[in-house]
Amino acid sequence: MSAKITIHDVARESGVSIKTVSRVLNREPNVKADTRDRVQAAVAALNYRPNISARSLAGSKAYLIGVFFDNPSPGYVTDVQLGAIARCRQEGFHLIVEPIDSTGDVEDQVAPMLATLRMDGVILTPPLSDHPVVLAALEREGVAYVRIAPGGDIDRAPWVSMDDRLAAYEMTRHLIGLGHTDIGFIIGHPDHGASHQRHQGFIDAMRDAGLAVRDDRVEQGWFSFRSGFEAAEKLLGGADRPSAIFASNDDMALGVMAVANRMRLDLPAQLSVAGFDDTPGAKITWPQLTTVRQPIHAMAGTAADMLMHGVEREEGAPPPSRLLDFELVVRESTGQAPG
Amino acid sequence: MSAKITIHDVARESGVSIKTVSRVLNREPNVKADTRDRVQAAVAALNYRPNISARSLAGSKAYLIGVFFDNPSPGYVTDVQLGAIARCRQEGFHLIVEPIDSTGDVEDQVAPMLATLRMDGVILTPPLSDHPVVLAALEREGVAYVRIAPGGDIDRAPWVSMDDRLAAYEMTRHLIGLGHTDIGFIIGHPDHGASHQRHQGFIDAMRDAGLAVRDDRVEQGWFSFRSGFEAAEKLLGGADRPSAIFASNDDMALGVMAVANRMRLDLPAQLSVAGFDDTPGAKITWPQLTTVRQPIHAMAGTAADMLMHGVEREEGAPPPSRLLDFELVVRESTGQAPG
DNA sequence: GCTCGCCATGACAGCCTTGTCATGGCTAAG
DNA sequence: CTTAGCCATGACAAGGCTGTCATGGCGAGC
Repeated sequence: MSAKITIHDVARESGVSIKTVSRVLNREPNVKADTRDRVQAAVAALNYRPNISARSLAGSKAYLIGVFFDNPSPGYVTDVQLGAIARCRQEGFHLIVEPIDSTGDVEDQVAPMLATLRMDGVILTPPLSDHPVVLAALEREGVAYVRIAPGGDIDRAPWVSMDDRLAAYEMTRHLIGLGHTDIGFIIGHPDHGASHQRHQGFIDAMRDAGLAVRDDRVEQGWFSFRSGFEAAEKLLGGADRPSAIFASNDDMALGVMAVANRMRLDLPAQLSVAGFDDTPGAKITWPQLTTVRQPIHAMAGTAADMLMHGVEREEGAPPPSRLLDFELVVRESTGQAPG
Repeated sequence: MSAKITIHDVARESGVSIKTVSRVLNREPNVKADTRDRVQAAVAALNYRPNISARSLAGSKAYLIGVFFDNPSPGYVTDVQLGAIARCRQEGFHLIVEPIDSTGDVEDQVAPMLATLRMDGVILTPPLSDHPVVLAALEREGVAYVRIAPGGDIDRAPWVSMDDRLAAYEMTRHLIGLGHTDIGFIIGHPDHGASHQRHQGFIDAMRDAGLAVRDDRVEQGWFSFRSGFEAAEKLLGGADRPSAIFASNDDMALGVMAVANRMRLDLPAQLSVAGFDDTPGAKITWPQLTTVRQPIHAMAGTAADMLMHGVEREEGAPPPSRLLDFELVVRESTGQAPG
């Protein structure tokens, strides 16, 4: 509460000009070691914290990173936030969260906020990573951004992702390895770039194993529990049903399990179910879900890092981007194929 | 990208001084209607947006609201964010999210951020609503805050809550109304004020119905799926088991359902399960969970409102606070008692 | 008709920090 | 010994806005 202490106080205390204090604070060169120490001592003694508003008004950094999302999965969203914050804290940055409603007027939501609040960068989560209006607005305002798991137009801006195709490929191989030959697949939300890649991974693995991908074994979903539920009703409705179902995310897999439960199918004896994401929900079910652990935390942290340290892209070269590792998490919802 | 347009541009465009533009922007009095219109027209024409950093540096508002949380439930967290943002957007405020790790040094996490970033107010979610170090730091820095669902020390600061005791009371009555007389209860995390109130509501309802509350029918949980799972194992372990279990939140209720599933109990025919919160998970299960819908969205929105419009407390009077309505959501996980 | 007081408005000084440019001391080269 | 050039530092303006106080116009009261 006591009168805010400013850079002037520190300057006076350490007997230098405010500019020198500023240099020390910003790790600029050209400060004698001796002076630097004296200033740092004063900062510590006075418990001084630079004022963000003043910094961002005067300088080029705002110490603010934005996270845009329009994701129905709370687990995904908080994971991203936690991952980004962890990195931001270390550098004194803060996180601004901005839910965007893609069904509304996106321009109206994004443009004002970008103009009002200066941010050093924005982290885009799917499906916003591929939203043309959002990308355009960001570029128009000159705000740096990093896309998490973009679906296409990969060279447009820096991104962080994982190999969704490969992960789906390996999950499919896991099922095939358990003896499954008739596998159902539920595609994810078409606006998410990852949906396509996961689908492709499934197709590739089946093909490579010499197995047929029957059209009636593939259903379109929307990444929601309900869509998984409905897809499963179709998949499991006939007398002839697959021995395993691979859903493109956990929420849909949970929908599949709900249908299986209702049909009194024994999991995994009569039906194996696999998901994707390893959301908290994957463990909140019985049997626990076999799924793919996305490095969400790490992806968000990496994105924040890129933004804080300035995403420099060299002319002509593709933007600096990162592909992180995933992990197959085998739990109890998948088992040996019956028969 | 085009050169940032400032208040000076608007002033020039509308032929008034920047101070008058400022007056219009801030809805200050003493501006002729005619002038006001002219300024507003210029603002619209130039698509002017005031710069937040400059505003907060010069004035007393920061246009930033913080949300502190340390809540294991992602659904709860995002609900709070969404509720708060919805209100903030209308007034041009932004949301800063700050996860706090209560197991770490809280002072070290809170103090620097409060000193660096000026916020107009902070929304505290359980269990932070009752964290003494957080409250003290906020008060020391003179930052206004609103507590969501605090457990005690109710007159210390403004809060927004719902009547947890009454809700638990009504849920218990719902079960009793279905013929259940032997009901198990799982207490929530002891650090959350609501846990105690929900427990009390259960006790009161049982007592009022002339039913005994057996000690071995009450288990301590931690609001996590796992703790619900473990509590259920104890509750359902013996030959003599309750016909219904009321868990203090949905995650624990889901844990109960997992145990029931594993034991091949038929829900709700052999066991009724009730939760609390109406998180997304409540619908992501089969049968869907009977629960209490917390007005999380509204509570967060109300809290943001109080912060933006200044929580004025009159000397002597208790702080202005709000109790919002809840709703009993009866789904398929509760049914007639067997026998 | 004159003064008082209120209303609408403007001039100007901050708010706190960073960026730019100037300064003076010192080193190394000519 | 002189001077170019680098290093450490400081003075000052700028950044966009709000708060305070001053100003001029105008209607009301005497």
